[in-house]
Amino acid sequence: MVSIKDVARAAGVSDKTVSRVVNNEPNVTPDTAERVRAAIEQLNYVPNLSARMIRTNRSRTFGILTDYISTSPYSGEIVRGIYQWARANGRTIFLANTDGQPEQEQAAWRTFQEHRIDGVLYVTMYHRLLDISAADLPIPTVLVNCRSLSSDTIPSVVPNDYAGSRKLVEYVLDKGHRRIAYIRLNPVLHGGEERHRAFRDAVAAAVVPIELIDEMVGMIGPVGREENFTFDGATALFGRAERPSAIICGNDEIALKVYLAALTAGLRIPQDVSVVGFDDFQTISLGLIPSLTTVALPYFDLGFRGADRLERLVSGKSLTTVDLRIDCPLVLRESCAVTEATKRSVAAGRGA
Amino acid sequence: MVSIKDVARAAGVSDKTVSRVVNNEPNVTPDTAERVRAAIEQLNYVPNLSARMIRTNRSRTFGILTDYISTSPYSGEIVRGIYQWARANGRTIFLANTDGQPEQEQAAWRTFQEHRIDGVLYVTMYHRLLDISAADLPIPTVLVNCRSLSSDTIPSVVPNDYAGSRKLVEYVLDKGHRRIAYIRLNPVLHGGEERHRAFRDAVAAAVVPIELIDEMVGMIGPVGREENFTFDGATALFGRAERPSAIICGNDEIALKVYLAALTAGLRIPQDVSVVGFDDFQTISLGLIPSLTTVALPYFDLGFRGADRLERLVSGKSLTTVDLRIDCPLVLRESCAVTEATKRSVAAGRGA
DNA sequence: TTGTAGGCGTTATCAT
DNA sequence: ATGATAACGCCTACAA
Repeated sequence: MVSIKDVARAAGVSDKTVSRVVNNEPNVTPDTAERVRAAIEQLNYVPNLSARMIRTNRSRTFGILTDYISTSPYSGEIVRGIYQWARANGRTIFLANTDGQPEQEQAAWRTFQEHRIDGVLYVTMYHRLLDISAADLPIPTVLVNCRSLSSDTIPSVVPNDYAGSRKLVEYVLDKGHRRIAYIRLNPVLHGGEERHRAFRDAVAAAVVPIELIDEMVGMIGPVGREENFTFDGATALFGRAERPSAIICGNDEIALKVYLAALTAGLRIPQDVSVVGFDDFQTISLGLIPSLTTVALPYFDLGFRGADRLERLVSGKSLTTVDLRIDCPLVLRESCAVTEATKRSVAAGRGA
Repeated sequence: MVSIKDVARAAGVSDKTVSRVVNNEPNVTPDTAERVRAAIEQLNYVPNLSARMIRTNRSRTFGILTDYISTSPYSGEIVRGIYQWARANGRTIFLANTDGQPEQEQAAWRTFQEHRIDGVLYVTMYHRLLDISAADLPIPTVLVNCRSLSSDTIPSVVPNDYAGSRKLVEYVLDKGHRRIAYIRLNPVLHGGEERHRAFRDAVAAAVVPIELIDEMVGMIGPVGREENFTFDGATALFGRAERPSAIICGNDEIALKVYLAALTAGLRIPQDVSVVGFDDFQTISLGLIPSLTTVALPYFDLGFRGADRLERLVSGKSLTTVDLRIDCPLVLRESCAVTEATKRSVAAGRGA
């Protein structure tokens, strides 16, 4: 492999001069620089970052440590966000995956240390609370899509499930819905609990009278292998005399079950019943007909902002907040309609 | 950062002896080794792989070069497969993503060269034919989920869509279905075309008489932003006097649309119509009720086997075939039933 | 069995 | 503006 010395010889200069050109350092005649560049081109010289690193003691690399890749279908977007930041900022990415196994996590940290990685993005595939303390971390770390339960402060970036859910519920109320069912996510999921809490708060804060509120748990069990009662639950809901006019689902997978139950019961969406989801898993949210009104998880931003925070952390800059919450945008599509009652009152208002 | 010399000093030996212990080389007294290990432990010494690499000229790293992360929701499994192989074989993984942009791809190759990566796994998120020739590749490369169109031979690992589809169609025929509709994937997708060809071949090879075959394209347009006519197409199909008893879908997303159309038309799956998919996108295939009989894309194996081939390639071992096709297993679930006619004939046979 | 000298490709320091 | 020399952390080659 061609080294800086080969280039120096070819250009008739010292290796340090080549180094200067490669690193855009000052004090090189344009003429010399040109000769060096020609030699680099001709010999196809590519700098060896390992050698550079031994000298400078800086690797310009970040590591990504993931738990369960692709449990959640779109969480790969987090990685895309990290990489895009890294590319724009001249950093290279190492990847390690633990499959949720502690030994593998240990091995990954070790490998990262061996490569003298500057910082680590600890990425979980669903919004989680972690039992990690800063002392466990041999390398500066930012948590992405998860937060630390312990008292010490590991910086994190998480989606703002609460605010997103609140916006969604207010939107549904705004469409005139007063008979509402909420189908909860697995109670084990932190994001699901925040969404549910936002629902309750929004309903409690509503100025309009809510006629019916139904709450049920749609799924339960270990993440990824949960039992799902949504279909039967929704079917029962639809069989009632006073059925809800809108169903708010803990996530899009639950919304899919509700669609199936509604169609099976002969109901049309959104004319007979409105349905909204959460997550914006596009295979579902865009795959359904009508397309699903939902809230998007900001996966890409989680990664991008996480990398940005990590940079600040390793370069000793201050972080304004330890836990950064990223907005979850409301994605309005076709599955939530204005109620008949609202249409009539609007018509009456126009007539008056 | 603590180096081999610090350990040597602490243990009262030379740095070379420490090196021997770290690399499990022979000719060290158990006693000395023990002293060295104690010093390593005490100082928390971690070898510097960059330094090792300049000497040995081997990085023990692979790079993953992806095009569109998470366009396909489960293709992250490919990365998981690669990582699992890498971990088991003491290799570290670099990651780069191109977002499909040639400049970014160029930059990624460059970075990989700077890190003296041993080999690259070029991963595409759906089964594609690529216009790459071996001369374009500065580093030994294996293509994963894609193949090279050019005449020269870049090793690849791809799913065997054809064989998987053939198995699926034969399974459907075996259930007694004789009136069958096939809803094709976007013709741009290579995998879709192979699946369709397998359907035609299976039908042509069938010993039983096929009463009705309907073929339509379910989606068309640029990948990721295609127009989808499946719902209307399937609805039209269901309105016919002689409607198909089974619908074979180009993938699971199309199957979702068919479910929605069937339920809207008041048909039950699988009693009134059987539906099968392809891909096994679990958000859909397990999310649907009844769960979807489909064919699984072997994403994990694609990655795992791809890494294995790359190892053989960089270590100069021979590869038996240039293009390795991985089996797509049939996943039998609940959406495809035996036809009434078949049940009757079985009953008659039993009675006779 | 153990240690010494030297070099891998690069950059830092200091001289010219 | 340019170069000589040393050093980073490790391993190879060889000597003791």
